[in-house]
Amino acid sequence: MRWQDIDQQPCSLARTLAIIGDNWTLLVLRDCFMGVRRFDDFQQRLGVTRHVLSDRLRKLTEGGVLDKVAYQERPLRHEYRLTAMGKELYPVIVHLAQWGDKHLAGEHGAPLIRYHRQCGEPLEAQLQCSHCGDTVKPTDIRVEENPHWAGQILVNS
Amino acid sequence: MRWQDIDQQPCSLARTLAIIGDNWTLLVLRDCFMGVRRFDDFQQRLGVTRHVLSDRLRKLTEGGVLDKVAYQERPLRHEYRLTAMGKELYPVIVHLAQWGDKHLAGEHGAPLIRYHRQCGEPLEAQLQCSHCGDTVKPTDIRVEENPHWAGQILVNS
DNA sequence: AATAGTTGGTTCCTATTTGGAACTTATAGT
DNA sequence: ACTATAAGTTCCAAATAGGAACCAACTATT
Repeated sequence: MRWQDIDQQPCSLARTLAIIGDNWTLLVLRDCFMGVRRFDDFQQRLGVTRHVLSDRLRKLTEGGVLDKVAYQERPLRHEYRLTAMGKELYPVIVHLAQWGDKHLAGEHGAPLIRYHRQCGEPLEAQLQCSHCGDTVKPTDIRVEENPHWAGQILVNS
Repeated sequence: MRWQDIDQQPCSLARTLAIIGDNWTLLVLRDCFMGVRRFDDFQQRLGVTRHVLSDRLRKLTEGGVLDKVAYQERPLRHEYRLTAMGKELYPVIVHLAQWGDKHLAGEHGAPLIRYHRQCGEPLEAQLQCSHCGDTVKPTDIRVEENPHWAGQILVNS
């Protein structure tokens, strides 16, 4: 199977990764969340080649994560902004960065520190169930298959 | 800059993605969290070619996310298990899948439904600050630069 | 008026990686 | 002796990435 066909799978994770799972794409999103909007700014900050960046921005735009909007006419210039849907990916970025802070930081510590404004402390994010408000551990989650794909997804062990 | 050099950047997200940001790797982890442990099982479920899978499993093992342990001698056979460090990536998987459930599900709905055992409801995960216990929205987070890399990371806008 | 700079790409070529299939190694079962 | 199993490795072509130059449509400077 080719990577570009993974969005055909009955798996929400696979479909999500078809949009944002390419190399460089999550780093593009990191910069989006830091306020970067222009092609050349992405290119210089990331060091990615221009045609790869062009391709990733196009995929993100087609996927509804970014919006390409003109910020001037004559000459026509566009910039890329996170859509509401794109902003919902923030928890993914936070958890990925937090994992890196914890396990991969060098001698100088984490390059960026995120603080929770309300309590002022460095943010340690964890999962919370929005229904009951409790903290959720991996073992607190029970996975059930949608009957429509019965037997195709879960491992029977 | 080549993709394989991104772990040199002073960015926890970039360093994390150097281990798990490759195409296919997050899908390998998805299967790990579903209990898959053996080479051929990963290969058949993912449809990835064998040498790419071999490479990704090696990177994950070298990165400390998976542990390669012998489950039999004669012939020697290994399986791949999540380490404690690897299990901490679960929130990333949950948020990615939840985003796909919400925005990319087809007519039959989400393929897998995750329930919160404690309250019995379908899990809607959100960020929680482990210090104060409050729910965290993106705008509740203030980012500060580690003085060691002053001016190199944040956008001044 | 001519030249240089800015922005957001595209084009070209080479080098690396991927997809697909076959092959290997070590052993167990029939 | 033959077949199957498990976990890879090897081979080749096809696709993708890295690097650099180029382009279009302006604006600013000399």
